[in-house]
Amino acid sequence: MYFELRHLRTIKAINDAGGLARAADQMNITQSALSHQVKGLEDQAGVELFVRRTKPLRLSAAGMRFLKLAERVLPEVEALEEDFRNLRQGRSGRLHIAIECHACFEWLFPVLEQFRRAWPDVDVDIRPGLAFDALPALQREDVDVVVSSDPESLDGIDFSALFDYEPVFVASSQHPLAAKDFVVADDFRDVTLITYPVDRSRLDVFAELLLPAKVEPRAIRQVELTAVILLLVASNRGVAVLPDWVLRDVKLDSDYVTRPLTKKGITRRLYAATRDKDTSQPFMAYLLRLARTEPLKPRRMSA
Amino acid sequence: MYFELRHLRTIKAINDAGGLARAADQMNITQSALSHQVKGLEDQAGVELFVRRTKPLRLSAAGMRFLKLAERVLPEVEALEEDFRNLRQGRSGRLHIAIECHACFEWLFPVLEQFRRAWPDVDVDIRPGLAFDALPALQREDVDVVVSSDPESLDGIDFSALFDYEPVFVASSQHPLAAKDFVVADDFRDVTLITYPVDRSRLDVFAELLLPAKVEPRAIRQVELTAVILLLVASNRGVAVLPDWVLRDVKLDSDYVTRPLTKKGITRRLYAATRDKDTSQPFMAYLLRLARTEPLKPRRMSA
DNA sequence: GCGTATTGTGAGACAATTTCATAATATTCA
DNA sequence: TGAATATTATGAAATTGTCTCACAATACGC
Repeated sequence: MYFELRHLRTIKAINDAGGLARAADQMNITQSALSHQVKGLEDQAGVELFVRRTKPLRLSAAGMRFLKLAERVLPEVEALEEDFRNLRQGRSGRLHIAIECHACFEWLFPVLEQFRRAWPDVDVDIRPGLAFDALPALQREDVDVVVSSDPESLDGIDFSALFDYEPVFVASSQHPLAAKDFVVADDFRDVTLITYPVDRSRLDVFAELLLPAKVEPRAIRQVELTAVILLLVASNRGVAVLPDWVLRDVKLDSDYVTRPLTKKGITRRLYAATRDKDTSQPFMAYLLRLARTEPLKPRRMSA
Repeated sequence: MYFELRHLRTIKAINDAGGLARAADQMNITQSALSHQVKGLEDQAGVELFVRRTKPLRLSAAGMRFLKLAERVLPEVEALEEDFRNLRQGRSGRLHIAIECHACFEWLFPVLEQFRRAWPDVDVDIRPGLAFDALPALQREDVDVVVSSDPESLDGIDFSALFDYEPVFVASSQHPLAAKDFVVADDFRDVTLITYPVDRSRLDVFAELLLPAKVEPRAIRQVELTAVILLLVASNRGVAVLPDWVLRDVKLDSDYVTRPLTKKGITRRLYAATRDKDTSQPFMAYLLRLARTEPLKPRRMSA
């Protein structure tokens, strides 16, 4: 006993058309072929699917059960076919994003919200927890975009520049270092540094400033949420280094100051890594364009 | 684009086995065959279902959607296959019953209750509303059993005798006719007759007594429920003619009497009509045996 | 890198499905 | 009822699709 969708389609067609001959017409197939097929199916099932005392033939009780299955299953199959059609035309797809830079949530959410409106059929998601092996995951097709500030030359992977940003020092206006025009590595020896709970190598302060200068802060406190970091900084419980874009929209109404790192300031560039075969996909191109421009626009103040 | 269950089975097998070669083994098929099939499927879908940068190959995002469909659909298909297996072995089936005799609900319900316990996989139902064309419906396989007291010689239809019963006259003990030892047609001229709301030809009183004698009762009142008929009779609002089995278990504690129709009484025989190909099916035979014996057993008094 | 495991490909064998022609059977209408 | 019509069934041949075999190509592990 070995059914195929063909059989479900046949049963449904015969029922809908009200007869084998008419169904054959609708399916662009010979009446003979359908007759053979039905016979084969009934042999397989070992059950009479049709009442043949009558013409045109009608479904038997067992045939009705078959029909029920067909009516449940076929629409689902057609939905997938539609899905694939959309996929081929670039209207639908998967956009699972891994972000290596922890603060990126801040600008990514609004971007994705806008993206969703333009591409409702694309399956958008942010995959947490693989900040580490994000690029291998991209190659394995576990994710589709990786946001990172460390481009590598990898086979089949494109890195598209998104925008530049400046990691800036943030402290309470009461903090001693607030008096300086800029801060340098040595300034961190006596501070409590608040960071995201990720490896040092992936924090701009360490990668760009403290590790090269071999400076260790007095204390480090790890905090998950950007808003909480800012709260702690404002109440002078420590200092932080955050991308400038994080601070743009809350700067005015809070009691902290920002200062460049080193006299000239440090500039970093953010990239989106994608598989090269996906890079030019319409919705992917749309996302990259959005991510290049949207985070730089002035945002409405948060309440 | 034209999927088959074969494709769903393949995708699932490859995913489960974790590779094309292992999947081929499990499916008792060559690895080559599977490779060809997957290629064909991907051509059809126009979408890459697998990531081929890696070995063994793994499902792509699109392939995952395919897998999801497979995991929803395949169990349903297997359930139907199981269903058909049971059907072939006579363990499951459909038992939709049409009853021409309205009062038969009374003994049929307990019978079906007992039947269900013995054949839990059989789809039991009573189909109301086709009391008229019950036998054609039986031939059309719209129903599977017809309970009737009028056997006809029909091609492909068996009539199995169930049991004999006696339509008896029922009246309040206060009713004038309660004084007689038996009632005859003429006695009905001055009574209010309570009947089920069906055509006269299908009521025993009329078919067997009043129509032949061309007697018309003074009034007729149609009531659906047997219990209500008995209530009305007991309160002397009319008289009725009901099968004797209806009265067996309530006779003692109610204020009405039963009398034979004519001096000798009238005897009728109840039949179950089935399609001959079904008659010897195990569960059908069981039902017929039950229906022959069960209604005649003394019943526990209803509260 | 080299051996091993895994997947891909082409040609031919094999199996299944379809068609064609026609028979069988039910239904309709005179 | 019987002829005309509509519908389904059947067998053989043609067609199409699937599988196997043998071997090439490619990724993985040590």
